[in-house]
Amino acid sequence: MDKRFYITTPIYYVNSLPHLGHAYTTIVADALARFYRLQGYEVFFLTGTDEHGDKIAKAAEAQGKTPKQFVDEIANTFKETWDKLGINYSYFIRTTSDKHKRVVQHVLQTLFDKGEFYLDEYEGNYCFGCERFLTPKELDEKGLCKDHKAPPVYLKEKNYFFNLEKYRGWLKDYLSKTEVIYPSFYREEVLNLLEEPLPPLCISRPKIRLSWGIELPFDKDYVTYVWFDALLNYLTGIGYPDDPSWQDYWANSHHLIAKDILRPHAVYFPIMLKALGIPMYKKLFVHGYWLMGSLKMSKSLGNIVSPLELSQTFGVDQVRYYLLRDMAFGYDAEFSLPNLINRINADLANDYGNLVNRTLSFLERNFGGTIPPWGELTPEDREFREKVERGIIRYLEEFPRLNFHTALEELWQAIRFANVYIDREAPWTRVKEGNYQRAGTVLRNIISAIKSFALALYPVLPNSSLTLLSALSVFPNTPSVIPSEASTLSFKDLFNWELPASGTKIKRCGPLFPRVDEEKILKEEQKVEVKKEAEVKEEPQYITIEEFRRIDLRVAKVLFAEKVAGADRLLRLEVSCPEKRQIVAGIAEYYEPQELIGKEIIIVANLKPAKIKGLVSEGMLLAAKDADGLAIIIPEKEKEPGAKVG
RNA sequence: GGCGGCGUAGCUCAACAGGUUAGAGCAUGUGGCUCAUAUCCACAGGGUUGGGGGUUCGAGUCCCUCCGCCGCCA
Repeated sequence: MDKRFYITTPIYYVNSLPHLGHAYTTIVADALARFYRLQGYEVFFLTGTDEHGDKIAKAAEAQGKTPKQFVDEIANTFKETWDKLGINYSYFIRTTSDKHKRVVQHVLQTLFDKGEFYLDEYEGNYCFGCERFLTPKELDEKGLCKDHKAPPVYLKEKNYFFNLEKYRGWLKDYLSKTEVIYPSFYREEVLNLLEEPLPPLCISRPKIRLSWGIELPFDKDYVTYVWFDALLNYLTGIGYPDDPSWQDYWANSHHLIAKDILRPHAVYFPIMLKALGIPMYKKLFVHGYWLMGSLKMSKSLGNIVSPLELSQTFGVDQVRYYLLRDMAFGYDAEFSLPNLINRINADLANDYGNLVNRTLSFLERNFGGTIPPWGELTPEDREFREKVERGIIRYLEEFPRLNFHTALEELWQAIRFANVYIDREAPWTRVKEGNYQRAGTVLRNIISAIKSFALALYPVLPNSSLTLLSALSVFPNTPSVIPSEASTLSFKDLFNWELPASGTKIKRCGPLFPRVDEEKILKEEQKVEVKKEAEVKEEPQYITIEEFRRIDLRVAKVLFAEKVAGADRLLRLEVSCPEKRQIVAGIAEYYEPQELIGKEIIIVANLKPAKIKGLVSEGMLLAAKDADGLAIIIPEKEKEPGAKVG
């Protein structure tokens, strides 16, 4: 039986830069990929970018770029981000690649030939943000799209439709009999949705309106709807339909998504597969959101946490650990810096890092850094081994169920117990008594456990695990993070207490996880937030009625007007409001002094006086300006000079 | 409106199909150790398990109802 594991992330839509949500999904996928590799599986890990659609074409246009330039840039940003986060994917798929286009066209033609599509005229409210027609219920009171707060455009057009309803019964039956969707409450959600008839899926967009997409092979006037295009990436990635090995991977396909794209993955995609005669994928893993102060992360709220920034500040392994440890897979979790720092300091620095450091430095100081031979094992030594093994076994059970938070907690119980064990057995006291054999046995027991911790944690903490394992000289050929690690590292060695072997020379590696100065970081963070708030405040905002009332607007009668010498644009006015004032105004290009005299105008009476060309201006007159010129504002009926405007 | 989820110590979460004084970790307090990244170990305080009612010998766990938060669908 083939041991293969195929894991995918969604292909990320290139209308935004990588954020924490993307990073989480991708890190989970990477951790699973590494986990299965160490279990001896042949793993294919696919990620990539989704690059077609209205939004992309418009975003490119807004930046004065061609769509191609635009998507190339963003796709590269994603790649760079994943490289920096140590994501070891097998293939990065782009929906604009020729390879993918051929697959999409092949699928479209196949389904068209099978008669799955029909042409129909449709009219309705189209939202460019959603890239689809909206039902009346998706509009708010003002007739705007609820998601995008933008007015939809009324369109009438012919399109190709895919009759999903035909397959609803099959899908309902399939999902209720299997456990493809995990956690199961998302399956319930989908089943609930399948109680109602499914509307047909529009799979095309007329080229007249949008050309940034894959052309329908059977109608040159249309391109493919983005979702139909995007979902097929999971097939393209493993070489469908030409490379025969695709089926081996497909039989073991696992798809990670966030809950917002449940419907396309749990309804559209299975039906597309069914219509094509391709077996259902094996698993759909659905996770929740990282909330920022209980709000879903979103660009407009300006609370995006940059995964790159985080990893630069705290370290890649630290961020990976926090994300996997603090979210119960499937549920939403709250992202917080104090929690992140707490995890780093308490779990990584204090429990694990310090355990490693105290053990290795003790070995170096008292045993010259060489692994001593075993003495006789005491019941305490055996108890220690049992607890370590139990923790690892529980970890290995929970991990593939995506219960990373439980898996890590189980393993940490073993790590914490290692600290208890070393305290109880106090090798430093044995050494003082001259009992090196006893001290050495305890030390070896711990070092072997550390080797297992590092190995087990490799999927979560790849960098520090490799550092540690090579310091322990356990896997002397351990090169670097990149692919060949699978050939040297294996979970088979998790329960091997003979590693590292007697006589092995250990190099110290210094603290693996430096403690984080919480106060310092939080202060810096506050500064950034204050800055961000200030920036937000610069955006157009409403003013209050009180703020408006502070402006003293009055009617003023022009008593006298003349040009200001040496200035083409300025007029000097004397006005009564009712006290006499001098106002200098830049209206000489539009008004002759004579035509103003006797007129009533509106002035801002409490504007801070300013000197213009040596003349004091005690106020400002109101005027409206457009391309045709300028017009002063005058009361519609004559009013007393000084009359309040408001 | 329909379906579903959540609400347990200051914080993050446990508690398999109802069963002894509701558990961990973090944070807090006290003591100890000194190999170690001011780390580690021990002990302690802290909860009327959102409110109310019911079933049961026994309920955080089942039922009803109310409150609050959330998701999907309409």
